[in-house]
Amino acid sequence: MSKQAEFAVILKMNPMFADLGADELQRLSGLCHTQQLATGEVLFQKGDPGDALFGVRRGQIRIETGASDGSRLTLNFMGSGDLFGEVAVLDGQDRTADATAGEPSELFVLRRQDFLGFLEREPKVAVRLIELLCQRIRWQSERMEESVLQPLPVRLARRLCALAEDFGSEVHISQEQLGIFVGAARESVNRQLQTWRKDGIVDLQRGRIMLHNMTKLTAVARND
Amino acid sequence: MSKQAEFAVILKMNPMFADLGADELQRLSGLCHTQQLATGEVLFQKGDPGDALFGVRRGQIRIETGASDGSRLTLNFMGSGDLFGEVAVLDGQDRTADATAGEPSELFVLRRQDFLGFLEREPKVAVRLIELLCQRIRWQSERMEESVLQPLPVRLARRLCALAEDFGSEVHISQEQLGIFVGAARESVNRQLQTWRKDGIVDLQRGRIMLHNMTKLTAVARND
DNA sequence: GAACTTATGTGACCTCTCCCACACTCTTAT
DNA sequence: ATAAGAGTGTGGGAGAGGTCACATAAGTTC
Repeated sequence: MSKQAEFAVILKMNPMFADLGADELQRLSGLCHTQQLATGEVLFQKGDPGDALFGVRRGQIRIETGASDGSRLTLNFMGSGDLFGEVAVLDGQDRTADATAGEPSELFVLRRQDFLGFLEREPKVAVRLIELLCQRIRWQSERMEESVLQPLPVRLARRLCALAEDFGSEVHISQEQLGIFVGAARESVNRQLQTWRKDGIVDLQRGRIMLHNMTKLTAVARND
Repeated sequence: MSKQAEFAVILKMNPMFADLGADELQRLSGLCHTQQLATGEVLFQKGDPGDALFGVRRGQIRIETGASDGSRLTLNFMGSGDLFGEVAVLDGQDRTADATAGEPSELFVLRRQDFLGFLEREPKVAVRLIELLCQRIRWQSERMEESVLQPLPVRLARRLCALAEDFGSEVHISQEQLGIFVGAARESVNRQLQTWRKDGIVDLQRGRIMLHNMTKLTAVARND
């Protein structure tokens, strides 16, 4: 399968491009390039011009934002088949977050200029885009509420449930990263996980968390 | 001036519709209705279907979201001339937040069905919409970071500065509401305001906060 | 203006979480 | 094999901010 055809599949999997015809898809995916990243390598940083949209071919990209004192908040993990960078590429403004490779990664790159040209030729895509952006706003809105109003156990449980949806009952993440993810200290995360382990809700191994009792975990997440 | 012409002005003031021609604007504003709200009356609640976009003709609408335990987080105040509800009206999904009248208010209402019909006839508006949605995503992203990573004095200072931009140096808000606004207890807000009062940065009265030294306040907000 | 309601001011206490310190374990590099 | 470096487990102190309790003040209602 050619790179272009592979990118077309990724696009097709994304709701943003799901209703594109095969011919439209082919024309769009023909505009892409690819880029290699080593672990820890920076794809872009907050403030960089938003001149491209990315699709993950393989590897993992971390989207995160941080304060000057070094404390950071991980917004999302992007894995194989995920698309990101749509926001910046649409209005061309600066990136709102940083993106670094969590593993050796290969990305599809669709440059802003090429994408805008395509959009002008395909007005229907613009309409789908609007819906996608709305979804994102909703998602962010829920995230914000979650972070601000809820105590750590609830935030942690919700995050684990969300990760479970993407990766199954065995989540591959360090407690350090998980802490950054929910905006808490590593030690606090560990202590909470320990109490859950004693209750048989989770099991812990180096770099892995096994979720044994999703029922109880979702109960904590609901915070009734 | 007719109601429609008044609504047209509000639309024109909003970046979302700023580049519309006079004829387009007239056709769009002709689709609106009006609605009256008493103080405390609920316009919509989280979970209601998003079937309309609103413009404030007079009064004040509070956009807020809350947890089941009654703790609430005020997201925004909408005053005369402000537009809101764009997100829900675009994808028709449920409201992400509650909206209640903070004063006796009168609203312009543009129903989803009417708006979509207009959008289909005016593709250029859809493009502008995309940019507006991007801006909103950025704004939310900044809000989230602000809430999660910063200590209370910083959050409070930032909120007061933002309110000052809308309402001038005399902000009309109770400390209770302000606490909900920044996600803190009323008592904590009061204590912080007291220290600022001793420093001559603010002055306090029942239901009002006078901002005397915006320089120092913005310095706290920057958190250097 | 007297009773009542709402908003503000303040102290005491307590809990959560961060930060620091350090031990232990597993993996990788030399 | 040994060293170095991650990732993990735990204890303890400190501090921010929440909760509770109650006093005071400013509007409101009758």
